[in-house]
This record gives sequence, structure tokens and C-alpha cells, in this order.
Amino acid sequence: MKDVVLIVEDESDVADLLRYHLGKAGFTVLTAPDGRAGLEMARQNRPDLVILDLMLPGLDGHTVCKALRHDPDTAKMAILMLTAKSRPEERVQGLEIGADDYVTKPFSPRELVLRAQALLRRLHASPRGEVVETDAFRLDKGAFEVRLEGRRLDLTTTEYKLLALLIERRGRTLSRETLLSDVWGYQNLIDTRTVDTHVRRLREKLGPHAARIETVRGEGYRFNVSPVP
Amino acid sequence: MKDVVLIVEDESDVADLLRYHLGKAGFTVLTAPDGRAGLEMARQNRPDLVILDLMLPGLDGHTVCKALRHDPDTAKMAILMLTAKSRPEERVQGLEIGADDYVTKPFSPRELVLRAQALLRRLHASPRGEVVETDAFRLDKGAFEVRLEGRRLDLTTTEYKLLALLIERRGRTLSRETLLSDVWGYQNLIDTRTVDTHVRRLREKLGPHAARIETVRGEGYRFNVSPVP
DNA sequence: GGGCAAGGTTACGAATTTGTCACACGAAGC
DNA sequence: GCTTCGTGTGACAAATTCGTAACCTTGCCC
Repeated sequence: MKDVVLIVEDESDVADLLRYHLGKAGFTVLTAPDGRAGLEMARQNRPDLVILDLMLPGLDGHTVCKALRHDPDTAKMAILMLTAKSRPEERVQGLEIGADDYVTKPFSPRELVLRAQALLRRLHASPRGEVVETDAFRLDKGAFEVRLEGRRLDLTTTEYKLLALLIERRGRTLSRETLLSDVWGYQNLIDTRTVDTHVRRLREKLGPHAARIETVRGEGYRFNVSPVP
Repeated sequence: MKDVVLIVEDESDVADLLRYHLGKAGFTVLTAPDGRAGLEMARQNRPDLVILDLMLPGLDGHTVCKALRHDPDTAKMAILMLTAKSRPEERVQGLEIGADDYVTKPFSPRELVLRAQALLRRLHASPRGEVVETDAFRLDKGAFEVRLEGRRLDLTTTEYKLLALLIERRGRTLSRETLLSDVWGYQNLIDTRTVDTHVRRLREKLGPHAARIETVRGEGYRFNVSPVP
């Protein structure tokens, strides 16, 4: 189960180094070049961990950290601060603002990865539900969420149920009747065309991956693991 | 819904015979002429059952079977091995590798269909989603529902999350902050009194079991397994 | 190409859901 | 008894969500 890490770092060589090592360690990596982009990406994609440079153009790390903790959607994320300074008072200040850990530059990539893993181990102490993963999708039944390439999809209950069903039975064509009976419950007076509308709404939210939900003319819909040839 | 069977068999007359009888028995039938194609088709189409000839060009049945069991996407499928040999040691070897059942050629189509049906009955009997049961409550995370004395509770998303959390951590007092952070995902923006309202709504739906959600004055709420003394 | 059926798209009103508030109630402290 | 604090209760408006209908596009068969 891949964890998602967001790197907020303006120096691209440092970001690349982090991306390489974290990727190698099995994380899904997102990056943002400045504080404002970082905040937006954190809110949109809900990473498990945010690695935050203290020195940033525009909003600095402390401000971003406070904002993350303050914003409803991002308050729970683990935050690891990166700083060039190692003075104890800086460290304390950082932790007070809400960072979970602190690493000083220059850092050993190995140490950083270990710290990240330790943070997430703590974060995951609460048990998660069952998880189904395909190449780009992750269905987390415990958290009621679907992630696409690490980004959390914002789904309604019906949409979640429908997508969860499609993913669980991926590779199979499911008739509208099957979908209606499993998602809506079986004693329904609901029009089968309703399925079409919900599929459309789902596809909209899947963006470039919309084609994953394939229409099988006269049969129903099917979720494909890899793009159709 | 129809069960899907994948036949991996290089002799087309045998494959046709199987296709005919399984189709007549109500299965959706897919075929693959060799091991490599079989693996690919299994991954793509996720059949319920794979009927696997032991003797195949290229990858042999044992290798395919091991590969199927190794990939999490295909590991749970039922596997029925077909072999020309009936020596007991072959049978044992096949079962050790992970096949669920074994049929020797020449076989009676009727027997094979019966064995396939038996395998699938077993497969479908095992529960899918995670389930937590107390004396009167059953939380089914897979089906997204809570049952009280067998009756399905009609809950909204928020109510379900809240009740699921209380049941999962039953016997422990959970503060409003904890509940907010776990159900809503954060603690900052929402009034803690909101929890009270949702607890009230839940209790309403629990009817005579309302007291199961105990108020711990000044602390929070707690779900009790047995009625409060 | 014409005609038809299946599916895509958009719009919209109704129903549901949700967070907050105001007030009522009751236990604990004085 | 009186006050206070924490919680229960009912109401409400805003936001979300849903199913349907109407219209448009596409694929398929002749």
C-alpha cells in the first residue's frame, strides 16, 4: 500500500533528490515549487506526509505549516520540516507550530527516508480497512476513499459505491441491472438510465482516466486495469 | 450474476467440449490456448474459476498456477487442474502448488461441471468485507452497513462513519475531538457540538438500543457491548 | 445514406443531509 | 435554593446529492 508524499521545495535539485529516494522507497511522490502551490496540492491530494522546506519563496515553511494545520482538509497530515539551520530554538519553534519532525540540510537521503517511514508508521497505527490496488487506482474500503495516482477522489456515497463495485469486479462487464441491484439495493423502481448518469459523473471525476470505465454496448460497463488497445 | 470461467487448454477439441458444457450450465466462458495468454486473460478479466490443463505448450500448468497464486490480483481465484495422469503423487503435487481441485482426463463433462459448481459455491461462501460483530450489532465494512438484530440501519454517510468508529473502538471513551478528527477528518472548523447532534440522530435510529452509546460527562461518548448496568 | 437504438450530456426540481443555533434539562458545586 | 456547566432536543437554512427527463451524438444494420 503506497503512501503519498508531497514535497514542497523550491530548489529543484533537492526536490529531485527527494523524489528519487522516496520513489525508490516505495512512496508515491508529488511536488510543489512554492508554499501556495503546496497548500493547494495538499488540500487537493491529501498526501499522508508533507515534506516542507522552511525557506520558500512567497509563503515560508512556518506559514505553510500553520496553514496546513489550520485548514480542515489538511490538519491531520504528517509534516516533516527541512531547514538549513540546526539551532535548537529553531527546532522547538518548528515543532510548536505543528511539524512532526525536523531534518537539517544537508541531510542524508537514507536518514530522511527512515524518518518519513517512522512518521507514517505512527500515523498508520490506527488500523486501516481492506484495500484493493490496481496500477493507478487504490480503493480503500476502510477510509471510504478512492485514490487515483495518489490523489484522493472527491466522491459522493453513490459514486463511491459504484466505483468501488467496478474496481472490485474489474475486467468484468457489469450490466446496468447488476449495478442497480448492488449499488442501489434490489427492490428498486429506479430507471436503468440513472446508472448512465452516474457513470458520466464518475468519468468526469476520473479526468484523463475516464476511459477506464469502458462502455460495452448492449451489455453494460466494465472497469479496465490497463488502457484498452 | 453469471460466474466467469477461464479455460486454459491447448487442445481445441477439449476446450470446445468444456466451453459447450460450462456454457450450458450457465457460466460465462473464456478460453486461452496457452499459459502466457491464460495469465494475461486472468489478470484482465478476473474469472471466478480457472480450469487449467497441466500439459501446455510454453508455460506448463504448474507454473501458471504458481503465477496466479503469486499475483494478488489473481490469487483468490478458484483453480481446477486438468491432467492426463491419475497418479496420486501428481495429485498431491498439484494441490500443494495451489490448485483447489483436480480432474483427470478423460473426464465426464457432467462431473467436471459439478466440481466447478462446488468450488464456486465454496468460494462465494467466504465473506468478502471486514465484519465486526458484537452481541446485537454487526458492522459490515464491505457492504457499508450496520445491522441491528439483523435489521439494516438506514444511516447517512456521516452517521455510518460515526457509528462504525464507535463500534470499532467499543468499550473506550472517545472525546468529541477524537470523533471529529476521525469522522470529519479534522478538528478545527467544526463545532464540537455537532458531534452531539449526530449522536442524538444515531440514538434515535438505534431505538431501544439508544443507551448503547453512553455519555461520559465531560469526556465524550462510549459504545458499550452489553447494556449498561 | 437512412433509420433506429444505445448511450452521452445537460438541466433541474425534489429530497436528503448537514452544521449551527436557541432553548430545555439535569447533575454538580456553592 | 440557586447557579453553572455540560448535554439533550428540536428547528432551520444552506449545501449537497439524486433520479428523471429532454435533447444530442454515436454506432450499427439494412
